[in-house]
Amino acid sequence: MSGDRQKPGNGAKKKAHQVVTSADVAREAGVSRSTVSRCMADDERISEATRKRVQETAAQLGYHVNKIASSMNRRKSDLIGLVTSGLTDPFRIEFLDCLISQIQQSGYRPLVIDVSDPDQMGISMLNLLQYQVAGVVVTSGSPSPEVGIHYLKRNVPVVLVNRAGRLEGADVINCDNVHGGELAADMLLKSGKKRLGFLNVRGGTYSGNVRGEAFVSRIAPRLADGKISFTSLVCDSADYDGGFHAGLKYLAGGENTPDAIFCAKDHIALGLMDAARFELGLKVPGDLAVIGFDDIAAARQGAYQLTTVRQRADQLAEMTVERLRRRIGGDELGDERLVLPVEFIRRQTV
Amino acid sequence: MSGDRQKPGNGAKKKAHQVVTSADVAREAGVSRSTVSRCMADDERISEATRKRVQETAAQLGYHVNKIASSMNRRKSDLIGLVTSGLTDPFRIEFLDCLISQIQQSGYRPLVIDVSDPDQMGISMLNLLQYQVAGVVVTSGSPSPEVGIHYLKRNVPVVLVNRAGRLEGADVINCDNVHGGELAADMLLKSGKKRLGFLNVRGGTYSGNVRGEAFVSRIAPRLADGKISFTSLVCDSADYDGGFHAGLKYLAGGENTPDAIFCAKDHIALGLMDAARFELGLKVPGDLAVIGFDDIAAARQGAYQLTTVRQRADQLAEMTVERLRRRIGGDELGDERLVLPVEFIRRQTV
DNA sequence: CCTGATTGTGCACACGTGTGCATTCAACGA
DNA sequence: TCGTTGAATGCACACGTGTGCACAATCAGG
Repeated sequence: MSGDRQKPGNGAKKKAHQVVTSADVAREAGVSRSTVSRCMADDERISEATRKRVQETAAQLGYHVNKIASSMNRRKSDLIGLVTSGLTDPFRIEFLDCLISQIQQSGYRPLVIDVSDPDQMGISMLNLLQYQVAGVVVTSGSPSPEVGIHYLKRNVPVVLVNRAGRLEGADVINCDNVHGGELAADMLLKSGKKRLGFLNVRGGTYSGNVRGEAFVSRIAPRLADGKISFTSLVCDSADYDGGFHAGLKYLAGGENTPDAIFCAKDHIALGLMDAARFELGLKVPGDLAVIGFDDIAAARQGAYQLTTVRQRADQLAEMTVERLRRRIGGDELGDERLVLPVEFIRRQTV
Repeated sequence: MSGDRQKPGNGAKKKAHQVVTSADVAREAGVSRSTVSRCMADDERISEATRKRVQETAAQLGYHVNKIASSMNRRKSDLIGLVTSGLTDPFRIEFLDCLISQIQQSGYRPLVIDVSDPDQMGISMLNLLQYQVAGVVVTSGSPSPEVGIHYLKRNVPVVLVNRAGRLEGADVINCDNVHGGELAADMLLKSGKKRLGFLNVRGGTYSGNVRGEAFVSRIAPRLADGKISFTSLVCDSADYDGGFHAGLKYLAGGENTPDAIFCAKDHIALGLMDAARFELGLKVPGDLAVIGFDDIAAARQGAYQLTTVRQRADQLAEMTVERLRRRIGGDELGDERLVLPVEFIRRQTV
């Protein structure tokens, strides 16, 4: 009997269909439970012979390490919390897709938390702490600063992606919204269009606002000339329908109808285009030039061929995971703001 | 000192920034650790007064139950494994979205496993078992029967969604693919189109094959008359691009070019439509009628207005979670095949 | 005051693992 | 032969929680 504190003699034969544990493997292989543990972790101090033997008996008995017990012992799990809000935004989906792959590839597991109510996100993040997560990625909403101290206290790293958030001790990764807005402005200025607009959701998002502001300040000199005009446009939701209805509203005709619109994100741009083309009979880019942001998959499709500013979801995920891993590994990094370069993609809508 | 096996006197004051545990709350509130545990679980046997007092001190100290330790004790976590393969298929995304919400709403947490390689899914599901998951939902690939016994042995329920799978002890939920195929056939027969086709990915998926077979057997009588013809069409990938390239290939013109195509899923249909309209200059539905399957969000968009067979992702998720909960709760249910009704949605493409 | 029932709380164990430290054993040089 | 060294493995503890059982306290009824 090699069990530590087990009463000898009764063994584990009481319950019929008990789960197989490391003690079972130890007994079967004729070693101690410690050795089994070390074999499963590929500890170098174990001799080649025993390791092989133990791993074989483990496989034969169908033993798998209980990650819960392991996590408890080490006071840290291999779970990484993913705070998001629904799978509706196309770019966020692409990002999550890349992120999940990379997390998994790094030996971690994604634990998804869906926060529909932004006010609720504080407690959601605290709930996450109950699972002893190794790290957290926030892709939606901005956590209140007070939850930061809980994470700091436990050395659980947090990465905010495309957020304004100023959580203490957390990394913040954004794509280069400023440069993206400028690139869009440059393109429209060159296109010869006169009545420019920027379309964003009512109230705005952090990313969208930055893009819009960069856009406006870039065209400001020409505005002063009076050669061109600018209008700030607003839609009710940051998605296809929002763009669609905004199109019906703003493009119905009249003196000041914009002839070029920069959209805060591709998804809005797609709805806008459809309203313009199919409901109002406008030609794109003849009557209306459109620029989006993100370069989601649909933007590449034949139906749209949207000119846009690309931020690469895979690179964003890569930065996120790399950052997370270093912090989990113990690197002491100060709070940093990281910026992912963007790229202008010229297609058919300008 | 109410700690069980702790050496008295040294307390927990050795480490500076230690995490707050139930023992801390107990000491602070002047009760035993058991009482704290019962208070957090809203045990009825605890008096109103102490419960309130304990919960207040817990909140004050920032105590949260350690779910890992809890899971270990109860030998079951509140995690539910989600086996999927990438976030690329629109309908699966909508389904996962609903599923995640519902899982969360039921007090569980989704743990996502991404299986890109179907052959790898067996070990992926065994890995999932390491986390003591309370249940598993499989939305991609079909698990090998041998993993079933591991799950049966542990009483961990499994639900296969829109899969062929015949895992012993698992529920299998499908939408009514047969009726959907028949509805599509009826519509096209009524439309007066003569050269029908069914477009699916090469090799086929389970759902797609069933839809196609139902479609074919429904039109069989009219085929015998010689009034109409049927062609089986194949694309290389089950997505937009696959449909797009299939459109270029099959609709280029000629004697037997189909004038009505039933697609195995909406996403394929969208690509097909774009190829037809924008690359080949065909009118939809004038020159080509298109029917899809799923009714994804994009099918409703102005650019497509796709006629399709709707399966409701929210209902599918509801059935899944309800089934899972009952099994977790201990209901002994036999293996069942459940079928979700579908609905024909008539829009502009027929 | 005594008995039995009811209510509220504490004790002690178990869950399955990782790991510091001690121990065993073989090899080896003196 | 003995002492030393290094490799391989076992022992015992800790992680933080839930819960069966025992026990104390209160109370009603006789």
